[in-house]
Amino acid sequence: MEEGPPDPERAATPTLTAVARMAGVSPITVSRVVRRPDIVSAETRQRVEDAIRKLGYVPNMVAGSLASARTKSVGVLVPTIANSIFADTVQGLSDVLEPQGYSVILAQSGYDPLREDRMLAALLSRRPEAIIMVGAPLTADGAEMLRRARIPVVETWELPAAPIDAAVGFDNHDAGVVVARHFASAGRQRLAFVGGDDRRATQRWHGFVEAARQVGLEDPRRVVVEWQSGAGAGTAALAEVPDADAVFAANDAYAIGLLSALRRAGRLQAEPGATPAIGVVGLGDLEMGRLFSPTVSTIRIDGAAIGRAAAELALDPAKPRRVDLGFELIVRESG
Amino acid sequence: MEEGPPDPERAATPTLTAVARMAGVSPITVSRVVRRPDIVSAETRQRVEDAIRKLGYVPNMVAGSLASARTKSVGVLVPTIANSIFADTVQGLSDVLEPQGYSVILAQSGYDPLREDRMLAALLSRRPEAIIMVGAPLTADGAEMLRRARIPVVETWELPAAPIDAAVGFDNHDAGVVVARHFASAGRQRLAFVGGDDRRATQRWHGFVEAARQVGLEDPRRVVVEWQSGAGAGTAALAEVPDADAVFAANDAYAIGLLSALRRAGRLQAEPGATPAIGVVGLGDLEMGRLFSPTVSTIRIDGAAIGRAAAELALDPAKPRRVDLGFELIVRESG
DNA sequence: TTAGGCAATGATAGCGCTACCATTTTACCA
DNA sequence: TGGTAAAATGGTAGCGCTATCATTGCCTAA
Repeated sequence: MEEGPPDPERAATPTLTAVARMAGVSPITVSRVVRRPDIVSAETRQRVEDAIRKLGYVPNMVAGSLASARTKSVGVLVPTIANSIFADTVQGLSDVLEPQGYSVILAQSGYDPLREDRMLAALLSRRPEAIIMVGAPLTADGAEMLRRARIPVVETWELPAAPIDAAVGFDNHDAGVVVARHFASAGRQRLAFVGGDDRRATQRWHGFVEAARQVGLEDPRRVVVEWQSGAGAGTAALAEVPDADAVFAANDAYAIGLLSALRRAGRLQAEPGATPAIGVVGLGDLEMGRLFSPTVSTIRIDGAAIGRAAAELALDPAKPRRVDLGFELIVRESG
Repeated sequence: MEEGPPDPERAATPTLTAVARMAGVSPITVSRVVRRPDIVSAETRQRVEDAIRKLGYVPNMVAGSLASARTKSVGVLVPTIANSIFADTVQGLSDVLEPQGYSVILAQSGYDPLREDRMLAALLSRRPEAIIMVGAPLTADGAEMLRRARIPVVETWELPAAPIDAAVGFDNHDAGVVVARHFASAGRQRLAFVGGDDRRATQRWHGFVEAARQVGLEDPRRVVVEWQSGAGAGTAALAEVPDADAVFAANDAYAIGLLSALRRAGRLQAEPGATPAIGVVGLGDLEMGRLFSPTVSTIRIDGAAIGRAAAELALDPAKPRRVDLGFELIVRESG
């Protein structure tokens, strides 16, 4: 038995025109059934919907976007999504965007300025209706690309003095100040800072140093760790600050790694409730931090709320362009 | 002084044609400079690149995709990205896709079949060149949509008997078997299982029960927890299995939550090295698990490797369609 | 009756690019 | 020197949709 030629109506991905033909209406009517069903008569709508189902028609949004100049997509750029607090932010913004029919185009920069620019260009070439990114662009070129795109741009996790368009976050410098003062008021003498060397970590570091000086403490020591390293970096950092009595870790993973190393080295008090020999404060308020022993003191940041707020600013240019979501020092057992 | 009309060449987003005009070449030549610079003479290329830079031209990939029927994008569907092992998988696949010029369109299903179908339809309407998802589709409709799309589809984190196209993962049933046998060989008597009720968790549960029966143990108890709940669920689960002497937690976060609750309840041995009163094994091998005290025994899964392999199968239909990346039982202090 | 209004549908003309085939120019060799 | 191939460039058509402006019929009001 010979195979007949494949029925083109079934083999190829069906188009809106194919649906129109089958339903006996014009293409534009099919388009209306998909996008504005309320303006089509019930009878026609039914016929079209049957045809759509029979053909398994899936609208081609690429064509639709070109014709309407609306892509219903938002570009999202984060340094990294794995093992990170930024995952919460992506979750939060997705939760706002998806119900409104927007898709998220995700890109990662790995804290690399060149890669960031490449990713920004790649995102913009897809004509998203807005860009949400962690931090401000790392290069002037990147900033210029964003300005030229003439779409809402939301920078998050920091509050630049002159954002391209909008910003949602908190004052990283202040976070450093608050932790240093906390350590000082607890009578700590020799402070240290463990974190990456990206801009946000550096802002925290500056606040930390300045506040330490202001209260008359000697300058803290700074340990720079690779962003790819997780909690292990906290562990390794211990060797670099042998005589510190208080450490601000730029995220909770580092804090936990550090505390774990301290425990193994026998440098944590055994009795709960006692002041630990070395105070450690993290940032991010990971759930793990509450379960760890000692429970981890931290600067609490609501990453999901940052994401949700960013999505709202991205979709509505009338919203305030600068939202400070703040942070909170949560003192637990670790100091 | 009167404002002149805005120069249209500068105000609107420049098109390829505008670049061509400025460089004195045909539009197609500009297109070549962008996509295949090697086939354009050095001189012409220079002129065109200058024009591109001067105008700040960013190619419109929406139009390009429509014309070429290639979107250079991949749809990625995960249950959730926050606080989860799937973030590693997304990272892994991005690491393979981005250098090849592919964008990731990310969607989350929240383990909800209807939402999954909606997200699948939304993804497919953007005509991605492949779909990578965690697990097999939850509904027959979803599976049918994917089949009709005639693009590579990679299911991950499980190995369905009949994948739509390809699958990368491990045998979840087997993982349950291995943990149950491990508990049995350690002399445990009353087993329990803590996890979600999604398909992968249920497969682990089935393997766990079957292996327990096979070695003559009484049927394990199953505690179902909400997927949104993090480690806290592990803590809460303790109350539900008061008499168990071994617990398989479907992920490391639950395991850590459980261990934390056990410690607070004073039900963990004080002396390190001793066999704990209750054995706990997690899944995922979170870095935290190695830092926790006791260190957490776990079924080690390489989420990033799953992502990388999935991306490779998605881009190359010639690659084997079924990749078992396996898992490894790592026995640490927790049992 | 007749104008006016609205609901429902359609025809036409692109959106900004690339596939596909010319066409022109240059290079090279017998 | 002509002939052929390869390199460089261009013209035309169309991807699958939607914006915009008709057009058609029918209902209502004075």
